[in-house]
Amino acid sequence: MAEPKKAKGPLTIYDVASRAGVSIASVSRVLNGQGTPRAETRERVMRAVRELSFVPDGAARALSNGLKEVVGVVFRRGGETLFEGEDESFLFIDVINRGIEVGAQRHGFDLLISSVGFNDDNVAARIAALAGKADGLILHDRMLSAVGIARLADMVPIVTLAGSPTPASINVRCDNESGIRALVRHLAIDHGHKSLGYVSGRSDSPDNRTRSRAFETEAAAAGADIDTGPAWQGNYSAAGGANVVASLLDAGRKLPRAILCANDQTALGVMHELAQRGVQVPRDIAVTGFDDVPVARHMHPPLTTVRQPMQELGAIAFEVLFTRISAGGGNPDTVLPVEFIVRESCGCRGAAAKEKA
Amino acid sequence: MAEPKKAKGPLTIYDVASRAGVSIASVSRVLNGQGTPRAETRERVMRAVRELSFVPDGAARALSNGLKEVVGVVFRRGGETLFEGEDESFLFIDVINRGIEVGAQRHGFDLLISSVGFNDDNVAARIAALAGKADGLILHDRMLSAVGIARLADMVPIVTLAGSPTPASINVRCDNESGIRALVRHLAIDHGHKSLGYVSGRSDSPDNRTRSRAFETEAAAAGADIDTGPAWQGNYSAAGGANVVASLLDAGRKLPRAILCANDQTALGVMHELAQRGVQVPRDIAVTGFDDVPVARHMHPPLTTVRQPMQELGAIAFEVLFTRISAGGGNPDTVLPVEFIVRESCGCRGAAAKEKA
DNA sequence: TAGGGTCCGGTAAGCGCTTACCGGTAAGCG
DNA sequence: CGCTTACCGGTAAGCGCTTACCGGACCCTA
Repeated sequence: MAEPKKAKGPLTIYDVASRAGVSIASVSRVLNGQGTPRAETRERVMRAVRELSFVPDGAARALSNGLKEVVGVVFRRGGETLFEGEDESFLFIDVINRGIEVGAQRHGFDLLISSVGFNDDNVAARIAALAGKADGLILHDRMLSAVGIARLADMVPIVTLAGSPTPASINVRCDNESGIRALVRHLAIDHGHKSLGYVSGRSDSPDNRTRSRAFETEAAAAGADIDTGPAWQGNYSAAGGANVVASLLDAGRKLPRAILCANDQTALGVMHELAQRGVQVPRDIAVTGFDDVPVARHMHPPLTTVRQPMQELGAIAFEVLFTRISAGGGNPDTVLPVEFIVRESCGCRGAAAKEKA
Repeated sequence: MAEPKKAKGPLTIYDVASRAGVSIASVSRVLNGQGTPRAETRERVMRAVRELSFVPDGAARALSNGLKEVVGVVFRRGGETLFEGEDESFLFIDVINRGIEVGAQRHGFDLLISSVGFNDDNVAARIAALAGKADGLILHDRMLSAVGIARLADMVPIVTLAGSPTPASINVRCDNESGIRALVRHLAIDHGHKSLGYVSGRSDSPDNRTRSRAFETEAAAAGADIDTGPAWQGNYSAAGGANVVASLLDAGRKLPRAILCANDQTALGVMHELAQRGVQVPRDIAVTGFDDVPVARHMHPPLTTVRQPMQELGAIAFEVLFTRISAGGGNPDTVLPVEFIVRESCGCRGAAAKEKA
C-alpha cells in the first residue's frame, strides 16, 4: 500500500492526479472547490492529497491566478537598540502589523515583512523586490518618497499609513484633527483655560504636522492664546518633553495654563519635569497626551489623552488594500475615528468619562 | 519619446524587451547578470527597465527558478493583551525574528510571517499554506507536533527554534545545559552554597525541561542538595516566581541557600517576594536568572544570569535553513553558546566579570 | 430506440520568467 | 580571401498550476 515516495522533492499535482487515478484538472478542481466533482472523485483526490501530504506550490498558483495572496509590509526598525525605551513606537508598529495580519488572514493572505534600518541604503531596491513578491504594499510611516511610490504603484497597489495620499497611493490614518480638537475644546471651553501650549513631536512626522496645525486652528477658534516657537519642539520622547519644560522654565518664560503634548511619552516627560519643578498637575497646569499608551492610565494624575485604534488601523489598511487589489477603486484617504479619553490630568476628577471624538 | 503606457497593469518582460528592441532572453540575462551581453545591449535594457520602472514578477521567477526567496516564520502571539506585561516574551520573539530577517536579507530572502493565537483552530492548515508560499519554514516554540512537522518536511525544509530536532527537521537552540552548569557551579563551588532550588518555567517548554534536567545533574555532580517538587513550579512570569516563594514560605519550608530561576522574569518575582519577606539577597539567599533581559542589570542587586544570543539565534536559524534549502544537509541540532553574566545577586560584588560558558 | 440535454472530467493553453540550445555574425588565422 | 572559432542573442521549452473548451456517458423524453 505505502509505496516508497517516488521523487522526494518536487511533489506536484501530477503525482496526486496519478495516485488518485484522475486528471490534474480534477485535482485542482477538488482542491479549489470549483465545478461539481462526483463524490467519489472528490474522495479519491482528497485521499491522495492526504496520503502524500501534498501542498500546492504558491508560486505556480500565483502565476496562474495572477494573485499571490501576499501583502508586503515595510516599516522602520528603531536602531539596533530595541531595548532602550524605544519599545513604545516599536510596540505601536507591532500592534498595527498585528491588525494587518488579522485582516489578511480573513482573506487567506500572508504578510511579507521587511524592516528598514535608519541608515540602510538600497531601501528603494528592497521595496521594489518586495513589490515583485506581493500583490500590494503597506508602508508604515514615510518609507518612500512620492516619486518612489508613483514608480512602484504602477506594479502594485500601495497603502501608506499615517501619511498622506498621493495620486497613486491610498493612505489610512487616524483622525488627528478631531483628537486635537476634542482636547483643545475640553481644555479651553470646558475648563476655561485660555492659554495653551503644544509640545510637538518630530518635525518630519506627518502626524505631528497635522496635530500641530489642528492645535493652532482650534485654539484660535476657541479664543485661546497659544504659546509657540522653537522652544516647544519635542521629539515624541519623554526626554524631549522634559527638556521643553526645563528650557522654558530656565529661560524664565511663564508657562501656559494647559499643555497639550504630541504624544503620551512626551506628556510623561512634561509631567515629570513639572513635578520636579514643583508645579502641580492639574492644579497649576493641565497636561494632555495623545495615543493612550497603557501607562497613561497609571500616571499621576491619570492622563487625559486620545486613543488611536492601532490594531484597527492595520486591519482597515489591509481591507482597503484588498479592495484595491481585487476590485480597484476605494477611498484614497481613509481616516479612522479616535476616542477622547478623559482622565484627570486635564483637571477632571474621579471616574473617567469617555466620549467619541 | 514618452508614449503613454500601453496596458497599465501587467507590465512584463515582453514590454521591456520590445521597448529595448531586444529579446526577452536578453532582458532576463541583463537583469540577472547572466552571460556577457554587449555593453550597448545592457544599456538599452537598463534604460527600458528604468523608463518603465519594471519589476519582475516574483511568482514567475520562483516558478522558473524553483526558488521563491521567501522563508515562512511562525510564532505564537501572546493573547490579545499585548500590553499586559507580556512584553517580555513578545520582545524575545521580535528580536529573534529580527535576527532571521538580517540573515535573510543577506541572501535576498524575505520573511513571510504568520502568528498564531493560543486558541486558533486550523493552525496546521495555516502553516501548510505558508509552506506552499515559502522555500522553508522557521517555527518558534512548539508550533507543530513531530507528526505535523514530518508531514510538511516533505515539501519544505523546516527549522525549529528552542525545540528538539526530529528526523525531518533541524533545531537551533541555545546551550541551556552549559548555562545552567555555569550557574550551578558558580553557586555550589565558587560560593560554596550546598543547598539549591530551581523555580521552573512552564512545564510544556522544552527549554525548561532541559534546564531543569541540567540543574539536577549538575547539582548532583557538584555535591549540592536540591529542593524540588511541585511547589517549585513557576511559569516564566514574575508572578509565578513570587508565588513559589510565597507558598514555600507560607508552608513553613526552609528555603535553600541559593535559588536558580528558569528565567529573569521569574527571578524578578522571586527577589521581590523575598524582599517582602525580609530575606536579603544575596546575603541570606543567592538568586540567579536566565536570559539577561535588559532590566536584569538594573535590579537590586543586579542579577547574575545567562545571556542567550537571541538575534544571533535567529540569524543562525536562517543560515542553517538556507544551507538546507540550497545544498541540503546541515547540522540537525545546532546549539549556540550562551554567556555567563556574573553580577551581584549571586553574592559576587562590584565590577561584574563575564565569562563564556 | 433515437435524439437532445446534463454532467463530469480530460486535454491543452497559458500565466511570466529562466535558460538550454542553436544559428548568425564578426574576428582571427593560414 | 576562405575557413575556423568565439561570442551574442534569439527561439522555444518548461517550471506547477488553473481553467476554457470539448467530448463521452448517461438519462430523459417522444
